[in-house]
Amino acid sequence: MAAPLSIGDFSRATHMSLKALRHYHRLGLLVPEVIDPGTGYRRYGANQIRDAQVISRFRQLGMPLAEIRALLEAPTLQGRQRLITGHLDRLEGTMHQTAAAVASLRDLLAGPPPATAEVTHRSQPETLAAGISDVLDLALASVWYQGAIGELLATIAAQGVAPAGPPGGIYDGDLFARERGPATLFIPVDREVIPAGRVRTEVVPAAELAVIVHRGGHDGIDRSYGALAEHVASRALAVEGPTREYYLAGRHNSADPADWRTEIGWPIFRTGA
Amino acid sequence: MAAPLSIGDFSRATHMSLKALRHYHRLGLLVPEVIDPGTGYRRYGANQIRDAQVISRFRQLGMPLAEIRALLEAPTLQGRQRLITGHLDRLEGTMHQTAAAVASLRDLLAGPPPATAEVTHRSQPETLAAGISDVLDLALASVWYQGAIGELLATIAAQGVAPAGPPGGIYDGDLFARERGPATLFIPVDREVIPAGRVRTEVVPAAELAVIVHRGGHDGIDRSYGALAEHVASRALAVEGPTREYYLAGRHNSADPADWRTEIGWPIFRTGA
DNA sequence: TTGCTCCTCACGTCACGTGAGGTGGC
DNA sequence: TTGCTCCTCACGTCACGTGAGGTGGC
Repeated sequence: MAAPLSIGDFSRATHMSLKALRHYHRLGLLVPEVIDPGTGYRRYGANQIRDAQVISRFRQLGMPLAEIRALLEAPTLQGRQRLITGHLDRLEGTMHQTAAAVASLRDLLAGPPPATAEVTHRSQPETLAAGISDVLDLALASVWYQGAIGELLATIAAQGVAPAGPPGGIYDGDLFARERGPATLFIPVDREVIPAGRVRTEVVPAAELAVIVHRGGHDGIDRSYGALAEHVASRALAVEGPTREYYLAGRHNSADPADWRTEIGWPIFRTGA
Repeated sequence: MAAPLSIGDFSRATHMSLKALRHYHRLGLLVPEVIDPGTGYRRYGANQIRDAQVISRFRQLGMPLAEIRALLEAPTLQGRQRLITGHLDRLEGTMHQTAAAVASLRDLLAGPPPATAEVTHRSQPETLAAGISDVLDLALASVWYQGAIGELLATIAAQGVAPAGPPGGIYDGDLFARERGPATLFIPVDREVIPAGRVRTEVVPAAELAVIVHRGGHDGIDRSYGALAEHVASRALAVEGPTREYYLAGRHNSADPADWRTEIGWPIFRTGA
């Protein structure tokens, strides 16, 4: 049985555009069964309709073509299942993110900004801590945080070391400016920890900070960053240095983001007073 | 009060990347309060943080920059509200679409394809009908269908004309090949209708059709198209002509897509038998 | 023979990211 | 003075869409 479908017929059969079909051919993703050597006319086999449908579905779900190719070429059912569930998980993530952005948008449009009055200044002394340091992508910061806080808590508990204060994070400017940069998550401790896994003893340097308390989940945290930056900028207090966060209450205390409280610290120049 | 924030500080305050900030400046979407004429250094005002946050939020929600600009420039609260709710509605649409694609994907991966045995051949006689014809974008087909079927039913009812059969649609190949093309939705009637709104009397031409019945909503209808095309192609029956659909049961009968039944007709060459 | 289908470039779109190469500011 | 910040091109990315200009097939 010859390959009987012209590109037009194949388009009607699969509801894919001609441009898309030629594009997939160029990429080698969906190669026509026969290509007329004289005219270049494409002929698709009826059995290629299934592949086309798989491609359509995953494109509708935003899967990149490179990944779809890997999916079609995966030799085992397990491999395919892994790629698919991986993508569906990420999809779930973006849907959560969208829902969070909608909620956060509602806040931004409805409510007044966090009052500048809430900003305080304080001298943060040098602190001994158990910490994990990494260079990470901003988009993965939340995932990284969850893994790191878990490892930190488990590691110091295993060494019989009690936390001497709430956990904190140190975030380099590059993390925001270039969406990738150094970050440290730490838990203050009374004595040095034995290096284990990613955990090391760190000395968190002293700092003069302008501090605001952010209440709720971290989806809207940039509003508090904005309010804090506005406070610092309008008083011309800014100095160089990474921003900090102290997790007074977080996922490790409560499952409900409404209960969370995060201190954000912005490095400032402090006059004697 | 001068504009005190360097682009780096503004990035830290808003969690936007330098590249994005420069891009928004180039587009005139977020113009720094002061630009040093000598060095080109950008200086942002603390009061620009709010605008930046609005831009962030809507970008997270996939709103195009052109629309965000319109939003920021909209003079009235009403105008802004309209743009926002418009976008949120579209967002809801894409989330439904994603959910549908996930469900449809599950079907495609789990179940066998619609049995080819279900395909029948029939001669469709010429039919008098009330119809609406348009050139439309494939992406808007579902919306167009709902509006057109409503107008058709209301118009013939107003003229005291009863439907003489289930509604149908005629879909040009361009609608799939180029994602835009002519389409006609019609309801068979016993006598001519008086032109009103978009409704005209149409004569639906006779056709020889290969027919498959698609059960369920229209998100997975391309699978039935594929099965039908495969049947036709493997028997070398195809002839030119638009495809058709007959809505034996649809949204006008039941709110539950599981109840819907759609006949898909593919034009074929029919031997005497 | 006449449309119609199909072909291949080449370029555009969208929202930035990625360097290269250079300069101002503390 | 030395990094660091910031600057401007120019080009890349992703998944196609948009013509232009031309040719094969019924």
